[in-house]
Amino acid sequence: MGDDRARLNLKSLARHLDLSITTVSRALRNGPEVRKETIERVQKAAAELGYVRDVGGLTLRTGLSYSICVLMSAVPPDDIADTGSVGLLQGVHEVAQAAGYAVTAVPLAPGADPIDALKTIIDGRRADGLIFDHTLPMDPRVRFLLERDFPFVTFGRTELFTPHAWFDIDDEDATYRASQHLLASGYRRICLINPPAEFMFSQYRLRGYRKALTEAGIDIDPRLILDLDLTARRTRASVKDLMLQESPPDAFICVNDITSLGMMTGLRDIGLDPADFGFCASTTTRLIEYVEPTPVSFYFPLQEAGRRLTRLMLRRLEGETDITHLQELATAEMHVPTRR
Amino acid sequence: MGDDRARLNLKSLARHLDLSITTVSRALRNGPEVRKETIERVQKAAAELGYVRDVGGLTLRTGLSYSICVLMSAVPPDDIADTGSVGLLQGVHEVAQAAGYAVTAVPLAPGADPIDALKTIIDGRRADGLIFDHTLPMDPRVRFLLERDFPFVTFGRTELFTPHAWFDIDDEDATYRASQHLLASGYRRICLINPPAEFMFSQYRLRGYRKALTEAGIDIDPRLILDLDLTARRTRASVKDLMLQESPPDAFICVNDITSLGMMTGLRDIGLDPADFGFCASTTTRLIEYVEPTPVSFYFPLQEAGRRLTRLMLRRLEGETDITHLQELATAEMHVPTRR
DNA sequence: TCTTCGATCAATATCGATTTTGATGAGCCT
DNA sequence: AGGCTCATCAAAATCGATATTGATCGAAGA
Repeated sequence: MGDDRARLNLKSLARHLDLSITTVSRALRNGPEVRKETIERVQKAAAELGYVRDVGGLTLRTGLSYSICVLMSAVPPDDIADTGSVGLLQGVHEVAQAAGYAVTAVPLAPGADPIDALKTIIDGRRADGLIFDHTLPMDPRVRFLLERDFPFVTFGRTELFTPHAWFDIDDEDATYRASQHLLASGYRRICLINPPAEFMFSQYRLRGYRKALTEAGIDIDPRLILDLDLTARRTRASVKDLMLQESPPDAFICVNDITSLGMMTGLRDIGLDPADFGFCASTTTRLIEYVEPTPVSFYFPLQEAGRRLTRLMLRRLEGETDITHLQELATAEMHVPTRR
Repeated sequence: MGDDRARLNLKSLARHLDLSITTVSRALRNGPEVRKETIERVQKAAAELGYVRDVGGLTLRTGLSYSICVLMSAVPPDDIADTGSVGLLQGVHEVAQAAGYAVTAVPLAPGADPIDALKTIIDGRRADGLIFDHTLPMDPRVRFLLERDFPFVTFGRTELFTPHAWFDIDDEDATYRASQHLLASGYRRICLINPPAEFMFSQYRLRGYRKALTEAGIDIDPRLILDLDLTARRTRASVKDLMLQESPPDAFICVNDITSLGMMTGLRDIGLDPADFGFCASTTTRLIEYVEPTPVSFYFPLQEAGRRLTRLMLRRLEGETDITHLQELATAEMHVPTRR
């Protein structure tokens, strides 16, 4: 192709088309002031020549970067804490791409201040909107963004008074159904393996568990509620510990794929067979389909979560002002493994 | 803090400090024309007021965005193909951050043209450098970037004549040692579960396997070499298939954590016990420590790969011109599971 | 005393896209 | 012919950071 020495920008594109910069700029954005045929001609030429608009220029002028940023939670080194985050990212990408937005992911270093990361993104004008997970009841990130009036959607709810956009999986429902399922199978000492108590979804999970047990007339034993970080290693150690104490559990409800693995390995470490225990897990990947025994799982794929989060984000960016329309709760699907 | 109505930019920062824009701009970059005390004063004020430089303005003027972009390979929906990519991202972030670079991750949609993605990033000036994996012998992305003279580091080698920066794990060595280990344990029909044959690392893995078998005087049976996509589902099905044919394998060498799971589940599907087979795997996470039986693994953490890739990238961006200094091969560490 | 140097200044240009302003011509209606 | 709309124009301003130029001013050196 004609590879001129000069960079391909609006100016050279306009010259090439024998149109004014104004018209080309408008035509590329389907401006109503431009004739349909001209729009077509301009867009065709732009595609053929491979014109890509310079984000620098665009951002500087408009303050928009046409990109959505996903904050990725930190992973402890040398342990597994996460699977499928790329799935989430891809779900985001899928929807964002179609709307002309690029996707950016910023990993957070463990222990780093998330607000600093937000500042860099917002003040540096690196993104038009933010998506992040693991919300806290009084999430400082949410507060900060509300104060700055910067568009965001959280994966998870908060307890803040000011409403904001969120998408969430109904964890209360999942642990409620999981508990009921285990109770119906005759288990009475059900261990809830939960994320750190400060996370919102930890509290919802506890609520569903309590509700089911209370309805069944069973006392809650606080020793059976483990608030752990979301790593396999920690879960493994804690489960081992728990099993060696008095009146150990006979069933487990795990918060995700990875803690499920950790729990099972913890049991095996002390000579116990996971198959002898009741076992339910919330999952966002199909990982547990590949381990033995396969638990009853409550599945909501991260990729779909990414899509939903992004649809909400796009509506927010397009100016939806009624925030309550940007809140969405999804129910996990129950998967019962087929006996082999 | 003093939240003026005006945005905090160089101009307002300069006014606040009673210095000229020129001096502030230089001071922020430790320019040699500025007194040490002034530099300190400027940087202190910038930190206090939370000044973040606008990427738009910077990019527009200098062409630099101070960000490094990682291309993330596509994940097939509703299957597991990947763990630990966030680890890689975090390794990249860790090193990049310290050098003042932001990190961006762009997921590729399955089936999308990667060159389009590259164009958007390069022509849109969205990043200063690119990192990506799963190289092909004549990788079109590498060719494209070489032609454009855009900085990049690949995770994996190529067979292109023009040298380029890469980091790679020595897969040939890993499969060679794995094969030797299995042979020494008496296994004779070793199945190599490989990624698609077009990937460079597939070829290296095959080479190590061939070498060990040939040295042991064992004929290569092409039916024992499976070139599969990197998903658990596909591996599971293919292993099942293979086991039902004549003279099935007695041992497996898996390309990663996920195909290991798929393989084991495939065996279980038809009533076989994975523990009865020889089993080695290359891994980039500790996932397989949590499954039974735990294979002998050849481990190189993705997070460390991310760090190394980024160090090479930074040296490239700082102007290292001798590309052969930007090529690095790492050896995976052998982990033998402790018997329980 | 004259020169040089170091640290700073103000003013201006530049990067690319968008936006505004006011103008121009062509075609249409009355 | 006069008025109007539509599609387009050229020119200039703007966003924020950097780079360049030539000037200033005090202190140090010859």
